[in-house]
Amino acid sequence: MQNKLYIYNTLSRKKELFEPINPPFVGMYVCGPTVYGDAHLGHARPAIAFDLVFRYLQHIGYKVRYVRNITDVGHLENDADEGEDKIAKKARLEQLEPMEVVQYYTDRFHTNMNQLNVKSPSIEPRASGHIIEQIEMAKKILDAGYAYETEGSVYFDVVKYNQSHNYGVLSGRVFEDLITTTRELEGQEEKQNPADFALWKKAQPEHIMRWTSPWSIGFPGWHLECSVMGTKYLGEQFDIHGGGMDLLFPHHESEIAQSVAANGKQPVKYWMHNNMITLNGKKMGKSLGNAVSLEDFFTGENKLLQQSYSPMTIRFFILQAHYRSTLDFSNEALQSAEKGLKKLLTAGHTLDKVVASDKSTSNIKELRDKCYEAMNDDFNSPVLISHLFEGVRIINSVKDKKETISAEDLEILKKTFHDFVFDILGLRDEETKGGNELADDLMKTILEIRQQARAKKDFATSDKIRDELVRINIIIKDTKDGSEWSIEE
RNA sequence: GGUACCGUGGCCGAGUGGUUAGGCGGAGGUCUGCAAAACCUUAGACAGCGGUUCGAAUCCGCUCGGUACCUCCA
Repeated sequence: MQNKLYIYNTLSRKKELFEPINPPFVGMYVCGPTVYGDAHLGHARPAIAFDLVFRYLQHIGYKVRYVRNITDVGHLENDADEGEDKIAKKARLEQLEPMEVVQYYTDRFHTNMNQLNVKSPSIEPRASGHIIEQIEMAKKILDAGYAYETEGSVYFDVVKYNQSHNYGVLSGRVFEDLITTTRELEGQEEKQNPADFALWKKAQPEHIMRWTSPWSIGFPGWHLECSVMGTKYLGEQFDIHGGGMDLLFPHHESEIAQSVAANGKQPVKYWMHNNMITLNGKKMGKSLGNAVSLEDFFTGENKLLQQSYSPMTIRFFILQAHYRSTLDFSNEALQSAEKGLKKLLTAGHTLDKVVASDKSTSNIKELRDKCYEAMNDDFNSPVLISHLFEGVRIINSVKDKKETISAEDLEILKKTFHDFVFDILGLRDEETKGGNELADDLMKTILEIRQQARAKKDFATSDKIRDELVRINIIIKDTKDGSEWSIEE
């Protein structure tokens, strides 16, 4: 690869040169959604952030296997009195089979992802499809002596592990604090230490989702699925593991401990964490009750929203911030993203009509290089976008004949624009184009009539045509080279 | 309390020891029958207080404010 890509590695808290374990292949695992409710804006962040990573790695020539799981089993809900499976609870409330709920929300998640133009991962494994492997891994950890069984449940022995390894490498947690700073919580008495975590949990009678294991009828512990599915599809050691910053501890820390205990190897070379989307400065989360679903954004049906926002507006809004920064949502911010996106995409169309000259007044090759530099610097999409807006300025200036561009540079600019706007940022044009020949022909005739009226200074007629067209969402723009039309939402 | 981190102009957001981020909005202008679009110019910032330095928004310390995690939610 001629591109020197630097990735911020949470493990070292530094930007590191990206060198895959087995080039040109790259293995990437990202924690996917728990499918017990509709996806909200908070879900869009990691999906889009790692879609960008996936797209860029492919663009610069890597063969990427991207695994993003669907979590559909066995986890407890914090507001439940007794430990109760999130999905099981939802199922009981709606009188549905748990897997019916899973299917429903998985489908809706996929629909949202398609709307956001998020590429499907290479493999999208479900936790419920890997119960056997999770039992196997728990056995391995037991055999290695890093876990113990109590009352049909299996717990990871964090204290034992930390004697020879560092439980806290990733999160920077101080081990002594972990085992001393504890709270009184229910269901802790089975554990030897409060910091220990479950590998297998015996099911209570009210649990609907349950599987047979050597220890009890129950369900796998919280962190095991990711360790298992990452290992199964990407190997004991793979390149990139991603997820939200909120998963750093204890989830990812525990994943490392499980993999090291079972396989004796550090599982991941580069850990990447995206930051949160905030609403009035607070993390947006379902459990916090301030989540706005993606569906709501697309339809505008939410008290917090002044209007609807298209999927591409949401995508552009997210890409305008660096993935490791918090991003504060507001109507004003989304509206400015909407306008900025339109400006960018319009320039893309203008580019097709631009005419080349003998030489260029702007340095197009430098612009292209800057775009790569931005992406190579830990996927800095906001800086990339600022360079693309420089491209927009050039395109419009050339169109207005205030600047010129050579034929060679024009090709470079077109390729750069196409590569970065569509392939890498994954934006797409949502505007309903005229498209069909009938509309084109009709508009051509109408515009000719209007032009004749204007030539005769019959502005009453020309304005009437324009105003009437506005009513059916057709916008006329008069330029020096004639009139243009487009269909707006 | 512990861990990680943040505080940038009206809004959203890059940057990070010396030089323009960018978008939206504002002001002025060019173009135009008008409108729109486009282009040009422009105003406005680095929470506060100290320190290091020839020079700090950028490094260090303190103060204030904020966020995430520390939960059998993954």
